Amino acid sequence: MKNKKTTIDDIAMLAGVSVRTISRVINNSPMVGEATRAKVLQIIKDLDYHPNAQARGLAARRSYLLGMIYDNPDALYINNVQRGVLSVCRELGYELVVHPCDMHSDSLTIEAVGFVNRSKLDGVIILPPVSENNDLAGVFEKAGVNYVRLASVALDKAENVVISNDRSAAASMADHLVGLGHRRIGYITGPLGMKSTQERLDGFRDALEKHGCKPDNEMIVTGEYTFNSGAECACELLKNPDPPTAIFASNDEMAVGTIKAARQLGLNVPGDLSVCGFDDSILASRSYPTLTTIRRPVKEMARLATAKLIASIDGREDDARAMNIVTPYLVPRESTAAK
Amino acid sequence: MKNKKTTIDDIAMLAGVSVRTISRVINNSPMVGEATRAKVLQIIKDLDYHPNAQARGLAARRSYLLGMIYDNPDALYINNVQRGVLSVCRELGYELVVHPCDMHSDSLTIEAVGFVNRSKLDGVIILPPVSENNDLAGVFEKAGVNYVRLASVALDKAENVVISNDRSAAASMADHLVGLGHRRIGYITGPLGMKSTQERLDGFRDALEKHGCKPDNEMIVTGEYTFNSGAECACELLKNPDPPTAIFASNDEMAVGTIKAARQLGLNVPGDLSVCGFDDSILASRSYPTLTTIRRPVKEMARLATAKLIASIDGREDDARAMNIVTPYLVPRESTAAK
DNA sequence: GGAATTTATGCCAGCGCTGGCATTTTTTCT
DNA sequence: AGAAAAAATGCCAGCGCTGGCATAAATTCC
Repeated sequence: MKNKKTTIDDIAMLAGVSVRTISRVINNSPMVGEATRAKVLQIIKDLDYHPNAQARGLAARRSYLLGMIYDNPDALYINNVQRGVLSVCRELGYELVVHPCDMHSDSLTIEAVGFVNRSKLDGVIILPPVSENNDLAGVFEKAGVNYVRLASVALDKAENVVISNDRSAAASMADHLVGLGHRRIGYITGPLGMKSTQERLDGFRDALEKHGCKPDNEMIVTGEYTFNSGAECACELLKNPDPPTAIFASNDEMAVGTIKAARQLGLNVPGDLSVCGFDDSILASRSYPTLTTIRRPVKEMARLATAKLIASIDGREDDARAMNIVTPYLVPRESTAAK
Repeated sequence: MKNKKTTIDDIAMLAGVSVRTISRVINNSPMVGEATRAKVLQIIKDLDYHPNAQARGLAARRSYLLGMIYDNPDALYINNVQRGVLSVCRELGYELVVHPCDMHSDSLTIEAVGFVNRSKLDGVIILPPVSENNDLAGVFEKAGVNYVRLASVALDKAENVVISNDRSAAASMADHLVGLGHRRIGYITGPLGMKSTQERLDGFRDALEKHGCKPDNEMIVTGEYTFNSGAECACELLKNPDPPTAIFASNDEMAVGTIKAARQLGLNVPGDLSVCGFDDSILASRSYPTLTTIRRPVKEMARLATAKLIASIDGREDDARAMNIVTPYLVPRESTAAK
């Protein structure tokens, strides 16, 4: 059924030049006469010819394939990253292979390297929290695999990372709450192992201290970045004999959980309790009341990371090593109010 | 930096057999002695050898790459499909290349076929609403490209489709509302061009008629599957001199918008107004009140589609042509109550 | 026990393209 | 105008693997 595909030979035949010249045209080599180039391009267009990526890759050791490695329950985040990555891929002629993995698997590094080798990827983008695994980065480094990591904080090899400054973002949220008159502020962390958890918490604590609020350990509880954990932690905070007047949940899911808990305890948000989140996920704008939160320019980070990765593939070391830090910003909505 | 990769020749050398035999082992050919096979496998394992996918593809005209084509604003849906597809890919040794596109572009079909040819994909999965484009399917058909479509209703070439029976699901929701005593029910559709819009509406209407409720055109308004359009349409319905006691929004986003509108009009949900949605997205379980909705087994559909696609790649026509219909089901929550 | 099978393995060409170097053509310079 | 330099093009090998067919080894049969 499949009619024979047109190959580079067909084009060469028709153009009356050698295959090598066609190859040069395809790869934008400057060593081709203008007339020849124009003629060849026209024929390529007429025949709707597409170079065989596999053959090209085999010969040139390039696949024009990028990989994205992640293990993240947060579909929204992944999807935003994916969109950012794809937008750059599209511009630069790459395709994207997505590869979820189990970050707690013993064979993670083996599996990941196998993935890259097998598929002959030109490079990979690693999303948090997998990106925090320095072993993986080390293995890639050793194997000569191009990679870029997305993270919430400086990591081992800073050149290969696009960083979101979660710390200062969390601090600005603390400023916001203090500015509204809150002094007793509850905080719900993410899982303790994750960098983002630590960064956000540190930012929050530092800011509070700066404002002269002594941090009270009873006001800091450990959640899991999930809706239910948010609700449970909020209950715990609100049961305190001296309950908080505001709760900063370190992601939106937990913030929405907090609102639910507050409602069940008969508290009005933001009247009796201010609540805020982190991420500006779709939940933030859909919840009732809408959520004051922190927006991370995820898509932009993804674009930066992809550009960086391709720079490193192309051997443009300066671009590849440039420092990339983005700072998330506060999005005020209805869930926070003056005390 | 990159140490030379181990190739099939290295393995052959070490095993003391020919390259062809190694190839047979890799491809699970039965034509290999047990002892030889074991020995070769051991060596492959020891050296952590991965066959070069490009070379393999070039020689065998297979890439073990699947594509996913979509143009859908609903990130959650896509992500669920993606997970389902990936789970099967993982089992069967395929990788997934994701490819968003602009379904309204004039060059959609050209672009899509170019994508498949260029990357030498073994097959593609097409998501709605792109899947509803019969031209695209036709072009793939003609080009001999393996493809499977996900859809809400029977399409032209039924063999290549995994169908979600949205019609009967919408009908069951209508049953639910009528069962709760509602007789005057508002309905918010999706964009008129989409199949899912029509199917859900038809299912709703048929069910109402079955129950002897004459459908009133004033109670059916056209939304856009977005939060804001949901809120606006709900306002319109509720401004009616004889307002509905329940509103069925044909997706969750619009349902949440409806709840917001109701709240702004001082109506209690579900006390004064029952509201329900369709999709069971994350919003449904996080909204206040939580949303009665329809759950589509999206991941399962994706798995079916992927299995079907691979069957067709492998030439297992029976499996490839099997009928695949899944029926979504009602998930009752807090937003609907007896009239 | 030797022929006929069956099972296991090897050899060669070629998949479609690019890299390195050789060669030809054009341009520039004195 | 002729030599030197620059630009454009061509040739060949080879990237790592598999398909088809030939060959060798093991098994079965009468």
